[in-house]
Amino acid sequence: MQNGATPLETALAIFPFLANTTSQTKEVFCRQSEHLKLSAGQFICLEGDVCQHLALVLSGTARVYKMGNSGREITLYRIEAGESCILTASCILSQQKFPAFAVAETAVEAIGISASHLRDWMTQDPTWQGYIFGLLSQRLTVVMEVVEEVAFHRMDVRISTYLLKMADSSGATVQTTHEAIARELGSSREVVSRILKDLEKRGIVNLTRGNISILKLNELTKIARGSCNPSPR
Amino acid sequence: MQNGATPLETALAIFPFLANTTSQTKEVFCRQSEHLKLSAGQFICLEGDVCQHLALVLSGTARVYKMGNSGREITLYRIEAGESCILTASCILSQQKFPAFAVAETAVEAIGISASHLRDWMTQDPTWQGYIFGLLSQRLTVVMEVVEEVAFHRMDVRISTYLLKMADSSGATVQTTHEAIARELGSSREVVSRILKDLEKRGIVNLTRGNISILKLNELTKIARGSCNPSPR
DNA sequence: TCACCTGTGTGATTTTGTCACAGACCGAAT
DNA sequence: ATTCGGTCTGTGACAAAATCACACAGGTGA
Repeated sequence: MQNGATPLETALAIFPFLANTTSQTKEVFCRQSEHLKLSAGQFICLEGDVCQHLALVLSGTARVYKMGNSGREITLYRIEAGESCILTASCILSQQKFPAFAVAETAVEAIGISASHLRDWMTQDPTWQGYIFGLLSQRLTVVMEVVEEVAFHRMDVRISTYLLKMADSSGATVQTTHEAIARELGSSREVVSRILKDLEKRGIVNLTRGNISILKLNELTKIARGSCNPSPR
Repeated sequence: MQNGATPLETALAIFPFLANTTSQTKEVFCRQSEHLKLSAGQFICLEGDVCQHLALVLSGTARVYKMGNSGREITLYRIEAGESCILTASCILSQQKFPAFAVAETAVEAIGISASHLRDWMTQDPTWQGYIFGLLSQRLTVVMEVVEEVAFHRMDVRISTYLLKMADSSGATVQTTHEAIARELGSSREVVSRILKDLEKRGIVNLTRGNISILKLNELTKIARGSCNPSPR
């Protein structure tokens, strides 16, 4: 990560917007921010937390999700390098409690800035405002898409879509468990297993422990497009 | 609405934050904004729209919802007097297309400001930034709650919750159709009808055409709290 | 009075979620 | 190599919801 570079240089490389902040902001940023290291599985925020710090992610990814009281989970979005947990920012600035869970999915390096600095910068520095605003509105759009998915799309469609999304980054094979997919999509392991099994019977995928390989990409794409609905009315 | 007051006075009464804007912003606001009147049922934005105006709602309410390709709908949130369609703002500022539908539910009076003015104010006026940011983060929280509802709560629980929410504003009777409740919650009319019928059989509500009256408020509250889940694990 | 539209009721079928197990795979310890 | 404990997967039975296909009731206007 930082191969001899100063903290500011590292941060600038990953958060280009910082370059446009006032020199005063930059100076405070250098002196006052702390470097955080989290290992995979560590929680960043719990539902109901009162946030005191904003984390700017330098490397690794975090997952933000909701949990139902049966223990089922659904992923809302991920925070990647260069982004930050705007939900935290939102909480800090509007004094709400954190409405979800945020957990480090891989090891995460981040810069932590205090709530009070964030508040200062947000009222004084248009560059910061722009950055936070952009992230916030992005998230709103993404979460609205999640609503649409959950409310209107069938599980087989959603699983197919998910598989395709995962596959294009790593060839035609997806390394994950049924359980993990269920947590991703807000369903239960059994349902995912059943649907995958059905896809396997149809020769579309091949299942082994912790591994799903896609055999017929075009078939899967068809299902992901919503096999059934020939659009009514 | 405006009983002899100037446009600015009217706006100030409903959008107190405007008082803190710079006098320059205020002046431009007066000269350049237009007064919009929409009747119930008119669309404010369609999914995919490129927004050119931001509407600040003076009176009435608008509904923002997603629609599935089977025609089913789910309400994401409402815009009341004093609020504005931040989703529009979000689109304007990050150049995205509008990701949902917004429709006037009652007659709506609003102030329309152009995309370019909004952009100016958002980069220059911290008061505007604060206002928009607050709304945006509120919406994110609300939409995340919708995800939780849809993904984890049973229909009877959600319908009960909805009835209670509607009832406390208008006594113990809710004037609405099963169809409307379905659109609200992202379900279908039949499902709502069946569940309401069941509630009626249990003596909890009384159903007549376009009208639901609550007979046993405490029972309904119990169901809304999630009758079933005695919280496992 | 009748046609018509909106709102409700209900059965049959499919999809999803839940519960309850069984069995399969895999690394670590004996 | 065998056993053990953990994780992962498969499956049957049942409950909850969505979808499809109707029937019918209540009110409005011609």
